[in-house]
Amino acid sequence: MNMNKSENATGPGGNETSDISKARLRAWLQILKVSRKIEGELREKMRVEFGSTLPRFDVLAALYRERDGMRMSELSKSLMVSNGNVTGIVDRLVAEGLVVRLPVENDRRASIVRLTEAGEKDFAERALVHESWVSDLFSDLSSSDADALIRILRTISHHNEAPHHD
Amino acid sequence: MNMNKSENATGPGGNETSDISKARLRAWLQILKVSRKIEGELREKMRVEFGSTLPRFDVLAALYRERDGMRMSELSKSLMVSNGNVTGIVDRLVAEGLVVRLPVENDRRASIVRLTEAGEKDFAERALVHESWVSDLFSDLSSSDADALIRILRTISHHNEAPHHD
DNA sequence: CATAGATATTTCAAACTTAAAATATTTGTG
DNA sequence: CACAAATATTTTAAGTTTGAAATATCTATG
Repeated sequence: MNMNKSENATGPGGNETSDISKARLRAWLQILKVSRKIEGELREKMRVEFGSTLPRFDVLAALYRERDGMRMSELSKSLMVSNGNVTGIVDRLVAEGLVVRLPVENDRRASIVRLTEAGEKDFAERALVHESWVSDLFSDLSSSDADALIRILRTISHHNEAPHHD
Repeated sequence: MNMNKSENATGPGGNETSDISKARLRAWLQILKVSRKIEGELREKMRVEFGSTLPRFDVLAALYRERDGMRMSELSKSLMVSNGNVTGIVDRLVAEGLVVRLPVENDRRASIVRLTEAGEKDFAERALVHESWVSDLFSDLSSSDADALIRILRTISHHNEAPHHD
């Protein structure tokens, strides 16, 4: 818990919080508000237009970037969700014929998940429409504000980066 | 789907997307990344330190702002989640003794949810700790960047405000 | 006053999500 | 080689979330 003198000028014995702390809380609540609203809109569109869901789209997107496929654990790390979560979503994508599970040479514990041809084709089409949805939802965001937003958010996510083990 | 000439200078017949559209998509992905990461950290802390969850904290926070209590539908609108969702979370908070459901005069369909004394006390304590967690997670966020972030996010959420019915 | 439509909430089924336990397999160490 | 520790994944239980259907109640209109 950050208690620098410079950042916390609360009176002796008081338990108020500093101005900067409150500003950060407001910033967080605003991030939460926007991401909930946008996610809700996109979920609805995914459901109505594609008969699909955001989590499945996210998995397809990750696999589209890695055409040779990814391990379950790589997917889970890339999407920042639990292992067990990925298992269920991949199960459904397999049932839909959009991805396949392939065995890994020399490691029978692991498996590689890869887009099928249908999955690749479906995702390519959906990705364009998805981008247009996002652009419309963010149509008030100018180019310079987009850059500023990305820069600021990066400073936050870098701070909270998982520490690497060397 | 926004297809202004000025914003989309893709060649004839091409289905590429504009630069501004891509910038907005990147911005959205970055928002998503940060909010997932922060939410994960806060969920973990809530679980370990308070033996509770974020959705419950959110309900308590809304009720703490409205000491006279809120209807289920008001809670649901305020938190931007479905009615059925609120039912379940309030059920658990009732079981924990932190909130109560009260009947509404002249409307037997509705009910008011209110913090109990224990709920008020618990939330007041937790809110301070919660704010310090957020401040720490956002410790790289300067005051001016916090202001810029809030301003930019507000333009986005205002655009996507639910249109009112007059 | 009857009753059709509107409103408030709950119930339900399906999907998503997590954390922890269980399984299966591989790797490193004596 | 034996086998303990590490790794990859799945399973499980509990909670969250949605959208739609079901209930219960209220309101307005004839």
